[in-house]
Amino acid sequence: MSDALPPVFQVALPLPPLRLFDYAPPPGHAAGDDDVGRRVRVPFGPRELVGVVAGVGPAEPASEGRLRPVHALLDGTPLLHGELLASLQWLARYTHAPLGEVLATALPAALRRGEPLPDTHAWAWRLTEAGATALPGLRQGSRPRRLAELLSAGDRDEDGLAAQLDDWRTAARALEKRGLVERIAVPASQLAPDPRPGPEPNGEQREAIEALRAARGFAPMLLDGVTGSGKTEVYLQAIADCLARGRQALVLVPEIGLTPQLLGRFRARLGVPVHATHSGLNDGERARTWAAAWRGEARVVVGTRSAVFTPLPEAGLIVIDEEHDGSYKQQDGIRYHARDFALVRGKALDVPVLLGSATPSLESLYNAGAGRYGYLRLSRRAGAARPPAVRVVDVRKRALEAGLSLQMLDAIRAALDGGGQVLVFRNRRGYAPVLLCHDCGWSAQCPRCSAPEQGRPMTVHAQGRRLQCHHCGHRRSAPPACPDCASLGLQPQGAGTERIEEVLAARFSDVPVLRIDRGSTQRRDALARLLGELGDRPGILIGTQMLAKGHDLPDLSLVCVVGVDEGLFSADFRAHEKLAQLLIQVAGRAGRAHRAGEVLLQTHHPDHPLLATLIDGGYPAFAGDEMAQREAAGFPPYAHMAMLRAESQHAEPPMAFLHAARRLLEPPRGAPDADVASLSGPMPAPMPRRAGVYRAQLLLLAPSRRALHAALARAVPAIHTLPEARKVRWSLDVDPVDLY
DNA sequence: AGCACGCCGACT
DNA sequence: GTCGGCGTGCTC
Repeated sequence: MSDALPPVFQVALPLPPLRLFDYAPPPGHAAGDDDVGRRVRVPFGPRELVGVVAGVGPAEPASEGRLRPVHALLDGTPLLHGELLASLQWLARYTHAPLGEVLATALPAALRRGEPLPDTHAWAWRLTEAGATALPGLRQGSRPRRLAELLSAGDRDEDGLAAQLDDWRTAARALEKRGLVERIAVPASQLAPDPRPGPEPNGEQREAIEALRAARGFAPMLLDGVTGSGKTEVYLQAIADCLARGRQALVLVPEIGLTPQLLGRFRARLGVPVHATHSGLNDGERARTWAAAWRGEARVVVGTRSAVFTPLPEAGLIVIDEEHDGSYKQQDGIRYHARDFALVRGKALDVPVLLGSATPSLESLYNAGAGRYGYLRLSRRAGAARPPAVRVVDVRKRALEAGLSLQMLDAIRAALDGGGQVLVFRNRRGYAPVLLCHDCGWSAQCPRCSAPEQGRPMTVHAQGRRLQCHHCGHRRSAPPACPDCASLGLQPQGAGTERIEEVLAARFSDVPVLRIDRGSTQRRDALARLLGELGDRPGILIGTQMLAKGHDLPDLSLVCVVGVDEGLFSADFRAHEKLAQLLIQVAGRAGRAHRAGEVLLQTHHPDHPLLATLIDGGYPAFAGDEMAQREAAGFPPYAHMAMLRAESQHAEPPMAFLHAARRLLEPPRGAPDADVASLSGPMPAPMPRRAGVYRAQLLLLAPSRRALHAALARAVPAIHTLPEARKVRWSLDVDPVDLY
């Protein structure tokens, strides 16, 4: 190494090639190890990109003579370092994706574009000397007086003020004008925690809290708690303990679970600013939260999937609420699983990871059973709440009105007359799932999507006036007559939430009937507003998945579940798990507070083992059965999967590419059979054409993670360079959740 | 991924 | 005669 050339930057760029690009440091700068993790702006062909220095060392022979200097170093100190950088490098290896793309996925958009790490001080308000003097002169009980009184006890940050005094800002402005208060910038971490005590935990909650308190270092814990058993209380206690030890807490919640209600509860209880990150934030706000966590100022961060990339220099705890939820898996780009990555980070950070759910994933139950996770159970509903009574309604050969049996309609009447609220759950948006010609059998199908046999039916919307494909979004107006036989006998078949709303509104005109789905609640707060208007009066809510969790509905006394039969016979090996979780979650909405709840499950298959097991033994019984079936079939969690997908405007290239990829993935001769990835396919995707694009897939199944990654590590670089790869868009999904 | 370079059809 | 289609190939 004596005649070694000066070291260069090995830069990770957000590009498909699985390698780093060498650059010379800027003039006058000697590359050193402390440059690793700094962002750089680099020339790349005719354009400029932002990358991250992933290493410093000798240039690759391939880059000799092509070395260009970076245009700018963007960070004074490394933006990515320590645990987060190491974990992201692990993620790049695990997903077999380029490090640069992983880093780009992990960074907030503003930082990815090269903008500087934003300032993050919080704003607080202080009573001036003049204010202290003038306080007694302010009118008793007025907002300015109450604000001044709050501030006389000490400076208050704006979050805290918002929690304690409505419309405090108007009062603050008025006092500021008179010089009685002033706005000051303070680092968020200097604001003293001011926690409020919560309700007294019950025995099981106390055990869980104590177990977490006793945990040292990395400790994954599955908190298996039935709906209404008070998991959030355990989270809050664990977070409060973490804050008291001077550490940061990260809380992941499903996309649908991050409600103002939840944040309000966290803020009120923890007494520190709670930073929320979700898709509703703009780039600047996201970058500020990230920066505040990076500086250790943000002590509690609550966020959806991508919050798992939050830097945690003083980490003390990671919580994953509803750990089974599908929204933790990213379905495009870098296909990471936030729950799994949170566990990797928890291990690297050496902190407890609390996984909570009323319906844990089979993966987590398996890990708990194998002793890899601690297991905490909350089996009792908190307070006076009782578990709902579940009844199956056999609708075979029964008359249905918009898909609802008379028995169900009677039960709705009875519940309303008893002063309760009713939730009708139907996992189908729109007016009707099919538009059918009664005379010739023609049905409206999406011209751009297809199923194995034929086209995909288009969903009827707007009382039958519009057609929409729920797979690709294609819309058209409904034809006035059958295009095949010109008959006027076109009939919407079946019922979606729109049609159920129509029928129930006509039948129960004495109470409000609200439809809650993506069509009716475009805005984030629309749901809260609708529920607020309903209050505690009798009424009917009709909804899709959106209603399965989130807002508390204390006056709900009846939950009607309609049309789950599709999920009983799906080809996807996870369909039963998803259906069982959904049913339990929906049923859990009943009887949460004042009222005893009842759940009616309407089906054409009252004897299906899934329903019987679920009703008799609850989710644990279902999970036991399902686990045995997975083991017998050699499916996850007893095996490990990866899915290679390809798509193209033309029919042939995806299959051609996957055949070539299969040859590269096939085990080398002489490999022991027991530890080899087996291949299934290539085959057309379950929906072979979507939005006009042809799709195919190749599944890898291996008995061990090691075998799976050995096959991928060997083949993926070669797959990148296949000539067939240029004719398709392809992606690799390690641990796929959906097999479509 | 972009973006250029490079060879074949319908337009002023 | 040119503008432009997207196949192919490269970027330190």
